[in-house]
Amino acid sequence: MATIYEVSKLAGVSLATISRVINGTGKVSEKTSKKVRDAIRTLDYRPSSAAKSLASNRSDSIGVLVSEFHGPFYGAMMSGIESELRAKGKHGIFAAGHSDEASEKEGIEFLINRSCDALILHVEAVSDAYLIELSKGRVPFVLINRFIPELSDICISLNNDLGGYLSARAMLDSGHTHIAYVSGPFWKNDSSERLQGFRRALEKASVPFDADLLFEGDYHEESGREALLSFSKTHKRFTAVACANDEMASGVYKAARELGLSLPEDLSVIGFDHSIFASYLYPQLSSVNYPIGRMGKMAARLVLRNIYKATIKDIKHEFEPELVSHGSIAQPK
Amino acid sequence: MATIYEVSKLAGVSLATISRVINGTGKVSEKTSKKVRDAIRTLDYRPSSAAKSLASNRSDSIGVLVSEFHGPFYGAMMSGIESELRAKGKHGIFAAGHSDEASEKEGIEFLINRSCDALILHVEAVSDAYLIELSKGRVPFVLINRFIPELSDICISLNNDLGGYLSARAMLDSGHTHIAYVSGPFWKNDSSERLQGFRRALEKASVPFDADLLFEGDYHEESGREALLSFSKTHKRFTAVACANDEMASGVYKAARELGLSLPEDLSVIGFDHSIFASYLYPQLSSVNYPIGRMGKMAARLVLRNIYKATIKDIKHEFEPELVSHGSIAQPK
DNA sequence: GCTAAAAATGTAAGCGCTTTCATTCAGCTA
DNA sequence: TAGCTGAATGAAAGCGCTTACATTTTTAGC
Repeated sequence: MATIYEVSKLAGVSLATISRVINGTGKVSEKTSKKVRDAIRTLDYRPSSAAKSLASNRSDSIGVLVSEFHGPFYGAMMSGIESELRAKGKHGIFAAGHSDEASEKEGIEFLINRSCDALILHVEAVSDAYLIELSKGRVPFVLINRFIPELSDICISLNNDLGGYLSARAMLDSGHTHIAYVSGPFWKNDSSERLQGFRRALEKASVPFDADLLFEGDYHEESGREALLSFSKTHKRFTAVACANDEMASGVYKAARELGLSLPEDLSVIGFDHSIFASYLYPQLSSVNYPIGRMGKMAARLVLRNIYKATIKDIKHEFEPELVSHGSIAQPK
Repeated sequence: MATIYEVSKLAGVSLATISRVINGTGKVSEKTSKKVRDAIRTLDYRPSSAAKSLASNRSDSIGVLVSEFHGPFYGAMMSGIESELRAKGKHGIFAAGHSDEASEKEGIEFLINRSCDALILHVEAVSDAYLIELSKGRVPFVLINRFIPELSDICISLNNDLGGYLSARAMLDSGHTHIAYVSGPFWKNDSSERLQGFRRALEKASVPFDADLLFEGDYHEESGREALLSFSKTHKRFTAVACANDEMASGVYKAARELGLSLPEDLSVIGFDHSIFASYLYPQLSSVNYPIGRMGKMAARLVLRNIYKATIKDIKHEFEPELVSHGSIAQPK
């Protein structure tokens, strides 16, 4: 492997000049620059990133902690982050936190030890206090899908309240007044905010909220199924179910079929996230769009601006969800 | 940030000894070792990975090229790779190749420049010749989901032929003799192997194969839809459709509904991959299981063994798909 | 207690860059 | 022509580790 010394010798210039040409720092005459580029090409020279990191104290790597690698949600997020970073010659180091406190902390620790220049964190289990403490540390980071007032300028979040509101509105607009709600875990911020927005819409429409028609799921499919079965057992009237994510909505579909309900005639359903598979369901699931891909890109851009001083315009911290209508909502009978 | 010098001073031992304690190389008395560990804790010392890489000529990072970040398939693969690597203190640098030759090459180039110790490649568009040439280069790699005879010991592949065979068998066993096939792009190896296995099963059962009932899709949902519409236009009899992946099977579902066919009574369908969303479809999709998560783990282990000399038993190069039956196959009418 | 071998520890030379500061050089001005 | 200026380039000191080799200490055998 050729080193910078060999390039220096072949091009007949000093190390400093080679470095300047490669990194575009400082002034180099066109003539010299060409000699250097030629030498680099001749030797197929590739700078050692380790040496570069050591000398410059930057690794050009950004640690990214997601909850899971699989699933449409994180895939879109990672994809957005990667494309944005790579365009600027940086790269992501991805790790999974599994929505578990110990595991998330370990993931963060791992990434810090990898000497990342910055982190992009999608964490659910660690406390606000922990993150505030972390923000005082050596490694800067950005939070995605989370809002902490004290750290507002490093947060990229979704207006979940609005999302919950939209999902209720969609049902109300179709004439439903008996709407069950399948929530995510109450302890998760996004969950509780969505629920809150949902209730706000009902209140505003003077439609009562029935606590028996609220179920705390875990964002997985099976809990959606359990939710519907549980609602059904109450023998209360409900013509629609709003779910805090698409997977649980899929579970609702399953239970509905078990109960012999036909969709959407007997039951209208709405999801949340607008994941790719929402379209695989039949009838296609109406959902509240979560622009996670764009948010991932934005998180990356925030890092590029804050850490690498890239000139990035339009940084946006809060994103708005939108209703996406498909065939899963009908008028109530 | 504390450096190894400070640890050395505090513990009262030489640099070499610190290094030995940290890396478990060479012998260190328990007494000394404790002093060192205490000093490390006191100073919250974290070795600089850049310095370590520079000095040792290893980066502990493995480049991973996938086609896309999203989608259940790559998610499971990356997940398997990451967990395996992280357990050994290594990490993956993931990049997307988008199934496009230029983009795949650029991704490989990017990862090599990132000074990865090795690569795990899921590439579809680059030629065997290119990979054989690459294997002579400086950076070792492992291929996943691909088999090249000349590189057999660095390939982790699926027996796609068997998969195609199983999918045909499932239909034949249910009594179908008029089976349409939705293939992936013919130029992709996995595609053509699956098709070949499929035809082999038919031949063996003396069931004729009708070229009009073969459609070359692109592995995306919409092409599955197009396929069924196209079969339908031929007015040939077919009671079952086998698809080269689950997404196209989902497209077949959609088209079937457009055509007023009820599933699975009027049409039996089988997919391939057994992606997570196969269960979201209704009726749940029978599929041929692709153990991509396990294969990802195996690729990582192969790297750990070959590059880092980890002692890993049971390296397995070829995986076998299995039939997973759900409600999407019925007897022909 | 003496010696040889084994175990433990230390010394110091890199690894391949970046970056500060110094130096050179060409072009002008007076 | 001497002196000045700013642009272009070079010299060299790190950055924080690993590791081959040298040295010291311990252990064991007699």
